[in-house]
Amino acid sequence: MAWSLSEDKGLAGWSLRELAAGVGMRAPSLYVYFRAKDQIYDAMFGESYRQLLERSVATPLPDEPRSRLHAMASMFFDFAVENPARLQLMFWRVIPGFEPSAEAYAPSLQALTLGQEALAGIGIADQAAMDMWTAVLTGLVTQQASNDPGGERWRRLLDEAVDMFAAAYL
Amino acid sequence: MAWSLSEDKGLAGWSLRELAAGVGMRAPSLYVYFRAKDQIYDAMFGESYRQLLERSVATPLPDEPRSRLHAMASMFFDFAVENPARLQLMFWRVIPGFEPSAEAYAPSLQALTLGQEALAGIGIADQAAMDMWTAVLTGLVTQQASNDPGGERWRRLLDEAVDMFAAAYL
DNA sequence: GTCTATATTCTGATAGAC
DNA sequence: GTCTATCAGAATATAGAC
Repeated sequence: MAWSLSEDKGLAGWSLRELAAGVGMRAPSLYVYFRAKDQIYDAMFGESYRQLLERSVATPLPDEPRSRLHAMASMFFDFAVENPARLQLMFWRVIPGFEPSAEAYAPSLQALTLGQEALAGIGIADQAAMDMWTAVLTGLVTQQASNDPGGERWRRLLDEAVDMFAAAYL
Repeated sequence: MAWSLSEDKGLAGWSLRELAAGVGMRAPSLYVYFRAKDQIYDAMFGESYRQLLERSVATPLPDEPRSRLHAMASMFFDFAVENPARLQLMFWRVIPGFEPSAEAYAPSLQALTLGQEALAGIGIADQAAMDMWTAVLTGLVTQQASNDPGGERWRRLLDEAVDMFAAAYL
């Protein structure tokens, strides 16, 4: 429900009253489950990276290097663009003062490690190349979400971007 | 002053009272200059793109294609990363419900056009290539601002990224 | 566990004196 | 143009009945 509100009104655009109403409760009842609003963001943050992790392990990784890059890129792009509020929470720093707890942060490290291993398996192992990879994907995602939300303008460039990266780093 | 508050506390992290205090006033006095808070964001939005425009025209454009790309990339990256709050306002959609007015939007279109002309001058004229260019730059900027604020981790990859792009599109 | 009622504080915005 | 005073409502959060 917090997600559906965030999609409609932005990540910071809803109150505890609205959230409670959405689940058929009143605001004070939420405090049985969360000590404060930040803890709700924290739970959402953790859940987001657990979803990414889940999606990552569910995505078959081809052995052929270029194919693997395409598969990883598609998985990540579609996941990231799927939910703009989640994108803001995961990859931008949008909620003033919110810092994820160590517990919520853990799955994000796992997801990162998993991605790095997948790249290492096709010979992309140095930090710079990996950072370039994340930058290219993040750029396409950011442009898509910011300048053509719901569209395909940058989605269509994904394969081309992967080929460009592959030509330089594979 | 709105800028300095935004840098400290986030774009949405300050109130009219705080802003007024910062300029040695009380909150109601602001309404002489702005009809509402959104109009302050609007002014900031317009100012940001006017700054980018100003920076763009002040940056000499080499004729040699690859050099031109490097010059454009450095200018844009440094400008974008310089002020995280400005980055959020200009390139992400972070303030719930805020839409720039036509007047504030105008300089952003000018800046875009200027960049497109600079690319067209070295033979990069089709939409897809231009979109790829903005995506690559945006990605580096976003990663730098989000994951290594104040650092140089993605700034160091800028030349490499430009070369990668040049190899594919020049 | 959920509620009503409420505390407290903050918000953007307005009225009207000077 | 700037102020004091204030509105109306929002926010998060707590107390305590049931």
